[in-house]
Amino acid sequence: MSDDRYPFREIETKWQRIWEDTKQFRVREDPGRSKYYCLEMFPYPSGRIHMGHVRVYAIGDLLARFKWMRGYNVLHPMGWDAFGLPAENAAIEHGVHPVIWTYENIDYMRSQLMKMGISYDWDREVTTCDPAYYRWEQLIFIKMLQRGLAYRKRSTVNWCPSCQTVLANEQVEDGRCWRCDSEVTPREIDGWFFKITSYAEELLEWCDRLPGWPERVLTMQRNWIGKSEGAEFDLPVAGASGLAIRVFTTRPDTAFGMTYAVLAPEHPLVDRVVTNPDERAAVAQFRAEVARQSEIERTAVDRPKRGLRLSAQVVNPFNGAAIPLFLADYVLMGYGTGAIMAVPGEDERDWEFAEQHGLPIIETVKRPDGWTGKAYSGEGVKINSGFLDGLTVAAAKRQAIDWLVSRGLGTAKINYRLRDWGISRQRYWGAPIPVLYCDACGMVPEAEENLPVALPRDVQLSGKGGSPLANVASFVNATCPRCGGPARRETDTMDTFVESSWYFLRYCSPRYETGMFEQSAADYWMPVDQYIGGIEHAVLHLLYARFYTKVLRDLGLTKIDEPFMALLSQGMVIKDGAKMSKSKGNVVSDDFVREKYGADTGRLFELFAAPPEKDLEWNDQGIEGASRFLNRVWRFVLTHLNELGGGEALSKAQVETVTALERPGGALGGGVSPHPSSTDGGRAFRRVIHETIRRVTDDIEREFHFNTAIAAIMELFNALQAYEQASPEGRGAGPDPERTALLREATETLLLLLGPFCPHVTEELWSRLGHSESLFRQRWPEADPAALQKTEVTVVVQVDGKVRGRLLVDVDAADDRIRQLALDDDRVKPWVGQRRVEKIVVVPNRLVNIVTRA
RNA sequence: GGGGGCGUGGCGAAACGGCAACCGCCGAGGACUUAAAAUCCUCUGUCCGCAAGGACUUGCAGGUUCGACUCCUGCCGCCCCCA
Repeated sequence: MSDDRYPFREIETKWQRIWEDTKQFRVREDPGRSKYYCLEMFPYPSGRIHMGHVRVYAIGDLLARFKWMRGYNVLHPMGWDAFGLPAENAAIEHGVHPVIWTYENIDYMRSQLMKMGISYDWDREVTTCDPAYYRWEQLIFIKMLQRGLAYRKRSTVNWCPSCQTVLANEQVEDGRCWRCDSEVTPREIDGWFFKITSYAEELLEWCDRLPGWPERVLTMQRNWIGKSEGAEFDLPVAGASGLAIRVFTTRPDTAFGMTYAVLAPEHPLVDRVVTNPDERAAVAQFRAEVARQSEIERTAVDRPKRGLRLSAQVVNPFNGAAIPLFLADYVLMGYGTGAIMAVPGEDERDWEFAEQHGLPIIETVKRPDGWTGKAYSGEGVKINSGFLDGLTVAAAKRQAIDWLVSRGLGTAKINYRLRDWGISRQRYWGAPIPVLYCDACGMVPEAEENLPVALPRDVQLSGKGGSPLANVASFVNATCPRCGGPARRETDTMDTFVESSWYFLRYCSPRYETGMFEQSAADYWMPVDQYIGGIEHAVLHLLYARFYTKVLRDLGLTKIDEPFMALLSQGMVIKDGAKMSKSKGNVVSDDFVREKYGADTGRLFELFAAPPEKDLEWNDQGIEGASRFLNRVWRFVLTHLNELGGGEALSKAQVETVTALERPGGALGGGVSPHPSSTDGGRAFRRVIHETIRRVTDDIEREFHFNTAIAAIMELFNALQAYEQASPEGRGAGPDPERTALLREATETLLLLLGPFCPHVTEELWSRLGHSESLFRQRWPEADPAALQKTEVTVVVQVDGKVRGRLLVDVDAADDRIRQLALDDDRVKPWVGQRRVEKIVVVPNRLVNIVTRA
């Protein structure tokens, strides 16, 4: 291990203080300038920043600083997704109050982010567990309630019998509680929902209008919304007048293949269809068995399907046939109407069920030749289907729907897989739902002037016995805002995904006290131009935030339709084969890396090691490489300060002992000045400088290929060192103005390009070169077209596709000339030999391919 | 089962349909050093060859093309999403 690394501690502390003292990254709306809103998904304050987090923030900071240098007014804020279960668990296990635990973590993690030197506008910090924050989402909740966008209903949730609490879907791992490992069971309870299904179509449509999003994420969202078009119609219960079961199907064309029908066990009509006491007992038992299964178990294709045949039959309206009626676990109440017509011939799961229960199978689509499978869901000609025979599947669908509609038996119907968002949590550490229950008035929203409904501090957290707030008498017992009588408060709290559904709006005016956000500020800053975060939020957070934004728009609070114009889904940071996480114990802490190598080095390594969307394997050796590179740059600049115009150059020994705080004098001003090189070596080197500008700019802006941008910067540095060695003064000749100018141009360009990746060390070297103004107040360099001009190019000569030689020719040389030079080339001739030249392909300035035949 | 992605040196990776392996890591040799670390230089896909040079090489098998890591078809393997 090296002990003579550049003094990163001093440098980093120094510049962080200067940036803070000068409020360099504080921003205000400025209608005269183009804005750029750069946002990284804010973290849950779990305790410590590790290298998994660092990756996201390094990407965000790089883009923010780059855009600053490109002249944008950049909003780059940070905050805390501060509500959540871990805080409550810490309280249960260690007796620390969630408030204390959360704020201590926030303080620590904030200090870590500050030591990383990220260009946040810290004046805009937002913490979601602050009543000044969540009061606004309580207000919106009330408005949503008034519009029917928030409602209460009974539904099935994940219940942990040991912890006595509801778990969110993401807190269930393989059917077990993530905390105590007991098996999670479904349970029916009352809870609050947001009507995201009202926005299903709009959310789906806008997926086609978000070109800045990865296709992968859009596909996941489209699948999640799960639009399916089909029909809904009634199956009358035989012999029970007026009683009918409504079914939804995406394949109305297959109705003639219906050989049975299925009700979800939870279906409310079951009790009306089943009247016989013995059968009722069997139903009750069946329901109890099904209730023990998770939804995943119930719908898995490869598991045996449980079913209970009822004595009642239903009638297929298409052909009048009476068919058996079942309860079965594979039909869910939550999808469609909770009842299906079963067509084993064309549906895989129906086929399996029919086989297992000895039910007939009718094929209604002609199978392709050689078909050996079971259920067939492909295209084909209708058979065994009465008036639909001979039609294609698509035509038969339309025909079947027309038939239903014309007889008043059913309708065309669009169904979505998306379900309303259950936001109730029987937990303490969340935003209270601002609703009361009054004996006289019933359910009443809290009066707006009484907001926020603050979370009480005094609470017993045991992890048992349901919602902790229910045991806080001073909270529960309240006054009805309508009649002034006694009322009980709602004790559920909101899902923490509600807070993260609008924090990006709050950042626009974080201290605004008369509303959720100041409209003029949001109008200026929104939408987010670049959002950066992990792929794990592809559906949940990103869908919720889109929905909530649309709700706010419809409430007249904002004009935007979508919150995030562009999304960068960065890959995970992997160590020992698993995602870096506290629970896996494979965390590389930011503190460790920063203290050993410096913040700049940690960031450089993570940006260099892989393209951002790919997973990144943590590698202790790789970071040594990043460290070496920065040290080389440091040493180069300091040993050449004299010539570079920044003052007295330092000897090698001095470089190793110098600290950042003592800066040699003799500073000169001045920026990068183009210099018309007169020598070949000079021209070639200057071309490298400007090629690098072009490559780095392109890689950052267009491709997000930060790893290749860094590779290009490293190449520039290698070229810089080589030029320094090879140019006149390096060879012992006297001072040479061209050399001096080029060395300075190259070094300054290098620092400017590297700045967004490694802000501290570049800022320090920039100032040592004699600049009094921050590197991040400089213009991003532009490639000089004149410098990019080449006069000669190397053209590869192939014979039958194999490289046999190279030609150095003038740029844009005539094809004929290249052809002749290629044929005359001594290295090429033997490969052509006596063979007949069939044709010669010339790609200007690149390649010539001589195609021969024997 | 359906949809999507991926598969390139010992490793991370790079390559508008046009010189496969940029940049970096590891490794080997050398310089400096009493010695080591650090630093610097050289080599580093595989095989044949003293060398010059040649052959082979992007999961496998085909196809399109003057030319394929890149486009198309099928297969194998891994990952993700949906069922």
